[in-house]
Amino acid sequence: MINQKNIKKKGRPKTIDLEKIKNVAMSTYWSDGPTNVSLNEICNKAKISKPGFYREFGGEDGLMKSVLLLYKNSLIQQILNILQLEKTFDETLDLLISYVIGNRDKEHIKNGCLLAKFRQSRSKFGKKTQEQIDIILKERHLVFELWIKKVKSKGEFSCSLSSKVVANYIISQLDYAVSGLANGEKNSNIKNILTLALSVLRT
Amino acid sequence: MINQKNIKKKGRPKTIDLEKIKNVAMSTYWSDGPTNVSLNEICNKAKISKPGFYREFGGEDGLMKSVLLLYKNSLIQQILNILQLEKTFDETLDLLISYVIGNRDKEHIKNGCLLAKFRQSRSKFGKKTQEQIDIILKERHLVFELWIKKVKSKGEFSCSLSSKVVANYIISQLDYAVSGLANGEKNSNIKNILTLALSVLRT
DNA sequence: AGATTATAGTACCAATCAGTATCTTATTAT
DNA sequence: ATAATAAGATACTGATTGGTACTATAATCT
Repeated sequence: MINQKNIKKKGRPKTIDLEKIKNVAMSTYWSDGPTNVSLNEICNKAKISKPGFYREFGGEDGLMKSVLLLYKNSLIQQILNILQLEKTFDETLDLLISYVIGNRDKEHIKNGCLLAKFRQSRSKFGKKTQEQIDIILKERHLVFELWIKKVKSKGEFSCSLSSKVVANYIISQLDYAVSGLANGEKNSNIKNILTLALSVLRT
Repeated sequence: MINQKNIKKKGRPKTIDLEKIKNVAMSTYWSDGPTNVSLNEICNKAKISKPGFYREFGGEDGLMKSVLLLYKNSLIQQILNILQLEKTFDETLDLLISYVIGNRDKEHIKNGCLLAKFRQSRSKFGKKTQEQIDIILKERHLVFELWIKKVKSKGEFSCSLSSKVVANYIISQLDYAVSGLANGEKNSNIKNILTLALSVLRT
């Protein structure tokens, strides 16, 4: 049962470009907000027919779940990768700050975090979308928590607070910095706030 | 030219209840998000006709500006009043924390800050609404900044950072706490984060 | 009483929405 | 060749949107 793509299947061959649809949907949800985008708009932009869309995704819920997975694998993973570089605790904090403040393209900066936008309107979405939001949030928290535990065991960081709380604190501050930039706050202001907030964790 | 209400005016007397419309609009924008509410919905809930609404408010832009003013006078003012109590710096921080974490009714907690919601979608609104968002943000910042300057001059707080930056920091942390609660984060988590973040300012 | 004025509200408009019935087209199976 | 299968795409449905023409109503003014 090898999942071969050239296997001969009955019926008219598929020409629909799923990746294109997901990319169009992601960028539109990102710039306009997930609650402010219609399926008609996405279908028009992606140049597909609505019945085709419904065949592939079932509806908005399926599309949003797919978009969240795409966002996690392409964007959120970049933050998580910083934690795997085996730098010291303080160096890692610096890397996180500079990634959030300046290392992303302007479009991303002014759009903020797509996951945060989904989270803010969580109750408005379908079941699969809500579940996917929760899964990604949990995953992100877990990776941060494991990283904190590791730097604690290495002796690079000691704190009376639990790793859970510290992970939550760092994620919150990074999230806030991203949304502050998206709200038009000056780069330097956000950098000051983020640096000050994370300074309580440094030795 | 006394602004007498019983002055006899020509034409059919007004029966429309402007306060009711503003209150209906505010609570609906608050719970559903300002970009997810239609004028039809507001008119139906407030039991007024659409032509009547357009006569009074001109359109969505005018209504939103009125709602923002109402929100500022009824809710944002409560936070600002805490700064006028002439308590010490540390006591005032404690009061701010407990106001945000626990002293508001459950509906408000789960809805977050209406001003923050407007701010997040600022570019989607009309000119008057955008201007009003900016005015309220500026006012809020100014009140915090003046308070910081006062406690600095009293010698209750000293810090190498400018009053502007400190004011911005405190507002940001309070904003984040409110939105964290609205996102369903546990009360105790948010209290930990906020307390930790503000601890850098304490002596 | 009749003219004037201003508000209330019905009922409409074109545009857009989510979702689908239906028909066409392109391929494989027999 | 013909049947079976599956995808593409037009074109529709009923509901809702922002916005308004128009009419009915209730008051004052002359």
